[in-house]
Amino acid sequence: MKATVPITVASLKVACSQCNLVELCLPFGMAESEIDRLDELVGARRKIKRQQNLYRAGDPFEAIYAIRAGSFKTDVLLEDGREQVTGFQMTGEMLGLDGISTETHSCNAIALEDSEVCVIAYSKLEELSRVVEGLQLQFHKVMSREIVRDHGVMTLLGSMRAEERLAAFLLNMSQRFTARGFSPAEFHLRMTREEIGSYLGLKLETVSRAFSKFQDEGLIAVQQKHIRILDIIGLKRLIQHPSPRS
Amino acid sequence: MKATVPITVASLKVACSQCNLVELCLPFGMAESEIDRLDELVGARRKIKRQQNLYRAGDPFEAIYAIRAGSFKTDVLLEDGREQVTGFQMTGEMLGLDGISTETHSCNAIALEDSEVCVIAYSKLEELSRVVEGLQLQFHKVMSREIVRDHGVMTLLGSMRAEERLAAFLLNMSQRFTARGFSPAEFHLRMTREEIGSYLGLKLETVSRAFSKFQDEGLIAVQQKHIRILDIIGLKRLIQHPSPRS
DNA sequence: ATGGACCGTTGATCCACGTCAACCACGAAA
DNA sequence: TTTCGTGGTTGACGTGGATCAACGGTCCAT
Repeated sequence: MKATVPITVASLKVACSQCNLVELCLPFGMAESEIDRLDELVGARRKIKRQQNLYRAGDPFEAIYAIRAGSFKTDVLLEDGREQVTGFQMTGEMLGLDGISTETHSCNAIALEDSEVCVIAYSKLEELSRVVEGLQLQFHKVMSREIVRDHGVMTLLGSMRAEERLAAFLLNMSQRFTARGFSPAEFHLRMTREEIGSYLGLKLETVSRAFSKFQDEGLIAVQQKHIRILDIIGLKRLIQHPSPRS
Repeated sequence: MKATVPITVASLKVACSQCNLVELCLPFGMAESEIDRLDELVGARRKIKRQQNLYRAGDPFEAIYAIRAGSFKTDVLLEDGREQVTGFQMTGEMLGLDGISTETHSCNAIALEDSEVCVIAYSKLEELSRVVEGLQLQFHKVMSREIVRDHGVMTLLGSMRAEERLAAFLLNMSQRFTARGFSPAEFHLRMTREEIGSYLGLKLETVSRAFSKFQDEGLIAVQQKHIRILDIIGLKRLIQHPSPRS
């Protein structure tokens, strides 16, 4: 994921209409005339270095963020120190929606690599989406999509076994890389085995073993964080044909 | 949960401003003058008998629903027949938000008892929330709250053990009954052990054993679906002091 | 290059929960 | 009343993944 854009004066001038992520991001599906009106929406860009927080649980909620470059994880810390990764986000995806309900962020957003986000003041978003119908609809769709995604994760955590979970994870990553113009079969994971494990409700050793097993079976080739999918059909078969459970 | 309302002419006339669920439902937090304007929003009420679907995965999305009486579960069916319950909903809570993103419902909503919902045409909601600021904000908060809730479930499924999960579930139910004016300590579950298990990512036998264990330890008294919480502190301690994992 | 911090892999062992099976309790229908 | 079906409980046993532990690779900073 080296989707950085050459830094020119044009790209520094914040403008959704000029951004190459329109088909992935908030403006997706909006009319051109409507997208032009978004240019006042993105107040600024913000760079976040690897391992740094975009926001933390407890921070007052003021803005949502669209990922312009890089990638993030979101997680929740339990009182006793346990961590649950609730999602991995890539370019064009939105962060911060959790904060609307209580006007306080309820999770942490941490950059997995040096990244950049577009800052969208929530008050401005509300205001503008009262006038621009397409924006209102798109924003609602973005939130709804997040709910549907979460249900998918609940299904994964609640009813799949370790290898099915990892297969589902890899297929999901592949599909999202593809949507961003990268290879469906070869990509670089930005998160550690431990983070994958936390997301999938598994220990890092189990994740590692499942990677090795997939490799032995010729489904993928693993070299640290670099993944090559050799048999996508085989991976899909894994999640449809359950080894029995639930 | 016998929260049925006497059927009078007044209650049949659909009116959020007259509804005793305002503090739980969509209008929560809106100004009185704003709430009056909602009366055009709720087109109709709809009664759903126990075990019947309010909507099914794949149905075209047209409306969201506010539960006026009764309770529901939502679930997702995997190709291979496995079921994952994604939530239990009580009076004042909203159903159908999953449908916005693809204009098609992505889960099933099934009544756990004879129930009644207010039907809110989505097109009308969009229209009205462009004019009534409080409605826009409230609707966004409702969606955001759902996202936060889902993160909570992911945490539960991803990093808690069986007894912690059940304790968290009971405390959550207690808290929601309390918010509805029922006893915090004594309530009637409307779902089966199997549905609880599906929601918590456990088998029904495990749920049953955990109930029995809690009873042996004097934390609760169980009689089928009737639950009495005897030691709420003890239950809370269970989820804070983890038996080690993750 | 060299030491050290991470990160990942792999093996041996353990145990929480799933599986299988028998039985019981309750409510609805006959 | 009896019967039947569904839902709940409990026991015996098996296993998937956690735990504990050792070791190897990679990337820094020096």
